Amino acid sequence: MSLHLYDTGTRTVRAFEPLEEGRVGMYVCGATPQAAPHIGHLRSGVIYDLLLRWLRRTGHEVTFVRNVTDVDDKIIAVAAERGTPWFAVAEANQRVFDQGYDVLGCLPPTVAPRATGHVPEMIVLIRRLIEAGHAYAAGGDVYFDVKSWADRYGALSNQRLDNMRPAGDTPNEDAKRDPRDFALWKGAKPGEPSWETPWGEGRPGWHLECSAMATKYLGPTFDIHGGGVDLIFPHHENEIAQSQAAGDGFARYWLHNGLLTVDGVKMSKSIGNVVLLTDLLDRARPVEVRYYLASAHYRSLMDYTDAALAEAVAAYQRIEGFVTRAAELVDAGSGDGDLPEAFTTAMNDDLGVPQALAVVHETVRDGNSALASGDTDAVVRHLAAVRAMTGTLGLDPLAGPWMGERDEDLRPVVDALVKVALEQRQAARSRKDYAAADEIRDGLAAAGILVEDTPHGPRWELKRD
RNA sequence: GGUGGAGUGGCCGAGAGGCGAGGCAACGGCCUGCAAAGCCGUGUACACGGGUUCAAAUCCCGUCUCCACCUCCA
Repeated sequence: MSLHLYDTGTRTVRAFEPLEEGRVGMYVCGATPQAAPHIGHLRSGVIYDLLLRWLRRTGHEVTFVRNVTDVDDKIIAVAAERGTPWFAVAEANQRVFDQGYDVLGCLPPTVAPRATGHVPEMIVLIRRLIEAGHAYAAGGDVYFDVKSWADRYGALSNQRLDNMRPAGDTPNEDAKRDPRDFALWKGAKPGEPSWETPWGEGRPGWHLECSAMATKYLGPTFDIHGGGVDLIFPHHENEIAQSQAAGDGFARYWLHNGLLTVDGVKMSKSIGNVVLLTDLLDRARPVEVRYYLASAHYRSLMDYTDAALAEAVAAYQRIEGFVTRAAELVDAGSGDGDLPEAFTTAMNDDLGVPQALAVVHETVRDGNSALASGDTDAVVRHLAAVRAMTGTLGLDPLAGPWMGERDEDLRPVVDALVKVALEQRQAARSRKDYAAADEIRDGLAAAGILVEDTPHGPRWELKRD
């Protein structure tokens, strides 16, 4: 089976066929850096990273665009509150977003365009919309005329214009022709950042930047557009309206990830239930956090609890334990071997990472059995498969980003010291002086070194808290 | 009011007409001098009430509960 993806636009799982064979253009709504990212933002980051990696692994050349909406009402409000420039707020938070993505092993986007760097492109798009009769300037703002697009507006979110609440998005509601019209461009208010346009000084509306930037980097029609389910309306609906009313084809597949809740409720500052990456890193290593965030299907709602994270940690360590023991015994290989068919099938089925992880665990079990029975060939085979699969998911215990966590520098030194102690213990064991042998093991344990006996002799590893 | 989604064993979490995903925990066994790790085994799971069917967690009707969106959102 080839890759199939659930497309919100058609509300079906569709075979994924890129516009151009072997090439994929993918746009994902990234940060509005008004605050530090919470783990929901990072789940989103991991999800699209999994898709990116899978597309590349299956032979696609992917142009991955993840935008930064670096000016908006809240950024301006936060800046005013703190007495700092708006761009300082955006810049500082954006750095934390990038660090978060990086810590969790997310590959960098091909380009991370900023809204404020694309005002000329937005002006062009507004002009096209006005000329096409789908936008109008009023009261210093420029609005999209939803009634001029009534038969198609609402298609993505499956809503009819008549059923939409007539709520507004600007303080100048009186200027609009229809309360459901949304701002493409917001007229400047005193003290706010602004750019000059043919319609006066102002700044972008929320949705315009994504339309302008997606088509700039990916072309008028491109393959995938992703984001959280909470963006379906109004954000993505409005992006489609703007772009298609201007004559662009826009995104061909719409992907939406489920939200991550805490105690069953969406995170929000007003409820005070925001969980940050640092909270998770107190309890788990980055790779374990990544495993946790990847372990539920991307479209599922996921409810964070400390217990669920702890289970993910144990599950990951099971995989890591096999890989570590196996790599001590046989050549660890390159890590880019063939993938089991069941794994590929799972991934192709709308990115079935949970089933793919089930295949990983089944392979680990077989690998552990091979380790116990001393079937070295089978160990090599299973290790290669596990590394190929985990590598595809960005979770290979032996891959670059996670190796630093293993204190490799000190390892040879400790190894030499522990070896001396273990030789003494083996000597004690061979003369059946178990009291002495256990005393050595207890001593090492007190120093944080766990000893275990295997068919191939004793081995050790550092105790984790 | 409108539009989506969810309710699965002690817990997390897949699946979507028939053969019990996987993990965590627990219990029993094997291995071990003892342990650790691992392996094997152990569960009458699908919110509730009806219905369709040879067969329903999966389809249909109804009910309950929860969540999200309906112009701040990933």
